[in-house]
Amino acid sequence: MDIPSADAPTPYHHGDLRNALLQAGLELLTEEGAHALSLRAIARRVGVSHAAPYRHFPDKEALLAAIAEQGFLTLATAVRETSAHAPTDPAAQLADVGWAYVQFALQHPAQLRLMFSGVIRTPQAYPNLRMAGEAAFEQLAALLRAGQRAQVIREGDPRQLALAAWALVHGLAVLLIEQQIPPDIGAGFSPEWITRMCGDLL
Amino acid sequence: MDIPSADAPTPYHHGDLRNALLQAGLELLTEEGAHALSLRAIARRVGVSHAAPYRHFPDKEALLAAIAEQGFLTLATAVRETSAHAPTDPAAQLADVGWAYVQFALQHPAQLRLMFSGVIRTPQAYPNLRMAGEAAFEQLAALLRAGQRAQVIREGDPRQLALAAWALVHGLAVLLIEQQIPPDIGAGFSPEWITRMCGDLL
DNA sequence: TGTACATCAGTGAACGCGCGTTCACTGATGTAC
DNA sequence: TGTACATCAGTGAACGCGCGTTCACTGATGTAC
Repeated sequence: MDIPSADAPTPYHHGDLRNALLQAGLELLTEEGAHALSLRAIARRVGVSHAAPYRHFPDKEALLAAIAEQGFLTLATAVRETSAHAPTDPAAQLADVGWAYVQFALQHPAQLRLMFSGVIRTPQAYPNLRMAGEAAFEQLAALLRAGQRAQVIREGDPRQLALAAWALVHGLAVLLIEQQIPPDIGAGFSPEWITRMCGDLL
Repeated sequence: MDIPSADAPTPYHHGDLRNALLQAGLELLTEEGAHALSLRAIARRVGVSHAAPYRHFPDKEALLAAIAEQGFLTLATAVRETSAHAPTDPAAQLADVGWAYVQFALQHPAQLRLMFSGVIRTPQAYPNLRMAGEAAFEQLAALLRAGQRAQVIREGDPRQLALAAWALVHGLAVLLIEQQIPPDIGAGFSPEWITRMCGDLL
C-alpha cells in the first residue's frame, strides 16, 4: 500500500470516509446547528464530492441516524466513566451522572436535539440507533440498582426509577439549552448547581 | 361593511389573515410535522398568495415564534384549568397538571418541539414568546406555593421546586413523544400511568 | 513477479424541486371635506 | 350624502439559492492465475 506523501494532495480513495463524514457532521452540528447539516455541506467539509457519501449511506437520514447513534454511545460512555469516579458512593455517582448528562447536552446541544427531536422520521429503520439508546438507559438503571442494594436509593422497580431520573435530567438539559430557565434561577446559579439541586429532590 | 354572501368566493381582503395563518401553521405542524412547515405551505393552506403573510409577519421566523407563543399560552391555560378541577387537593392538582402537560405534548408533539428545539434561532427577538413561557412557568410555581402552604409539598424555594417539576414532566413528555421509553415500561403502562408514577417520586 | 480483470470508491455534471424574499401592481377600505 | 385620496391588504411574477438524488464515468485496489 502506498502511503501518500505529505505533499500528495487528497488521494482518490479517502480510506475512512464513513467516519470522516460522521465527524464532520458532528462538527457542523455543533458549530452551526441543525439547519446547516446538509449532505452537501458535510461532503464539502470533508473535501469530497457531494455524491461520495452515497457510497456509505443510502440517504441523508441514514447519516443523521448514525450521528445520533454516536451521541447515544457518547452518552453511555460518559455515564459509565462518571460512575467509575466514586464507585463506593451511589448517591454521589447518581448526582455526577446527572451532571455529566447535562454537560453533554450543553456541549452538543444540536446533537442532543438530533437524538430527541424527531428529525429522524423513521427511527424504526435504524435498529442500531435504538440499541444505543437502550444501552445508555441500561447504564443508568444499573446505577440505580446498585444504589438500591446499598440502600441509598428508595425501593421500587429500578427501571422505573431510571426512567424518572432520565426524564428529570433530560428535561433539565433541554430547558438549559433552550434558555428556558427563569432568570431568577438561571442567573443566580450555575447549571451544575441547578442540576444537583434538582437531583436532590428525587 | 359588506358581509360577503355565501357564494362570493374568497374576498380580496381576508379579514383575519394573521390568525388564519397561525391556525393553519399549527394544523400543518400537527398533521405533517416541522419539515412541512414552510411559509408557502401555510399560505397555500389558507388559500392566499405566498407573499400575503409578509403583511403580517416580517419573516418566517416571526411566524414560527408566534406559533410557539400560542403553544405556551395553550399550556398555561391547560395548567390553570386543570388546577381548578381539584382546588382543595394540591397533591392531586400537581399530578393532574403534570398529566395535562404530557397530554398537550402527545397531542401536539411538533408544536412542543417548535417551542423547545431551537428551531427559532433568535428567541430574544420575540419578547412575547419569552413572556408566554414565563407565564406558564409561573402557573406551576403558584401551584407549588399553594401546596407548600397546605403542607403537602416539601419545603424549599417554590420556584426551584417548580423548575424540577417542569424538567421532570417535560423530559417525560419528550421521551414519550420520541418513543424513547424502554419497551418493558412503555408497553406495559399507559402514558398517564407513567406520568403519575414519576410524579409520585418527586 | 507480472498481468488481466472484477470490484469498489469517488467524480462532476445534471435533474427537478421547493423554498424565502422582493417588487411593482391592484383591489378594497376608510377618512377628510 | 358624495367624492377625492391616502392607506392598507393581497397578488403574481420573478430572483437566486441550496438541496437530495441519480447517472455515466474514472481512478485505484486487490485477487486469481
